Amino acid sequence: VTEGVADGAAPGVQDLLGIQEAATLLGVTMRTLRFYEDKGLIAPQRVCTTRIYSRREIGRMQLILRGKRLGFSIREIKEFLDLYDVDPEHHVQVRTLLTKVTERMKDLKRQRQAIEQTLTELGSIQEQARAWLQAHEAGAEGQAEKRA
Amino acid sequence: VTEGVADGAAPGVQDLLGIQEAATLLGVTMRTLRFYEDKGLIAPQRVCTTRIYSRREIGRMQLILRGKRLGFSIREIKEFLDLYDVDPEHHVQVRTLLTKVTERMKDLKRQRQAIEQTLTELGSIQEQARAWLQAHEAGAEGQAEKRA
DNA sequence: TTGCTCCTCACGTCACGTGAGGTGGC
DNA sequence: TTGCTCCTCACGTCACGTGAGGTGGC
Repeated sequence: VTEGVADGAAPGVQDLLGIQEAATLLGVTMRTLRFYEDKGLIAPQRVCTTRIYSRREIGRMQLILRGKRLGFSIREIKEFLDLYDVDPEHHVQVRTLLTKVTERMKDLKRQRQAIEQTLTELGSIQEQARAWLQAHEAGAEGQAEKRA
Repeated sequence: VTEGVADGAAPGVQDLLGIQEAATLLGVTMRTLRFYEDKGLIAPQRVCTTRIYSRREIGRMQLILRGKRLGFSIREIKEFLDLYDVDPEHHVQVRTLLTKVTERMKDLKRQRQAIEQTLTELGSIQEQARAWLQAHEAGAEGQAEKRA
């Protein structure tokens, strides 16, 4: 506590987290954090081989997870995050975001349409199966009644 | 034409198709046919190493493709097709089908719900991005006007 | 010999899960 | 020595796509 700064993973002081803590905080597994690092989305500092997650990494991770929830691939998310550094005014970034979001919405509307259609088809299969069972179980009951 | 029966891939005579023809007829690639065979869904006859597809295989493939369109995994489809041979009365098969179909419909309704939510979220992001751009482009235009 | 169809591996895709096997400091 | 956390490979998942490299019959 005397030196205070480079004192390792003192939680709360500098918000420096180990991989376990970061994973718990973010609601993901350690494997996920290592995977995103491998893909170049985050770059936590290292103390020897051990990863240290600062507030910057946690913030990026929250953005990444939001992107994932919205259905973007990690490649797309990486491209978007990379724009942040190259584009300090964020004009290009926001315009790109708008394009991607609009595309994604189109895609989702198409998916929704496909789901509606599949549900209709499944519904009729369901009814046919029920009718078939009714017919054949009625037959079986008839036979059971005869035997009784 | 004299012998007529085991005369190889004579199309139309016995509906015996080569892999290329079968693939074209079914609208899939040859790789797909080989893949389903590897997974035990179909078992075309062989003439030496060459695969021969009869009407039975084509019929099975059409069922398989229907199952796929409805969103079932090939494992599930295989389980269902295997019931056909073990269950000559098809009671178990139809009952299993009904269960699976109902499950799948629940799943799709959940997915549809998730899509609705994502669309809402994306919509608000879209609006925020548009507002941001309007504000910043108005600023840029203002500067352009000053310069002009 | 060239060209065509068919074949069998086997790696690549996507986002991780899941061991296996090893290390540093209490 | 045992137990804990962290590490790095690397295979497995799912349904194929896509070469690579080879074969038989016209």
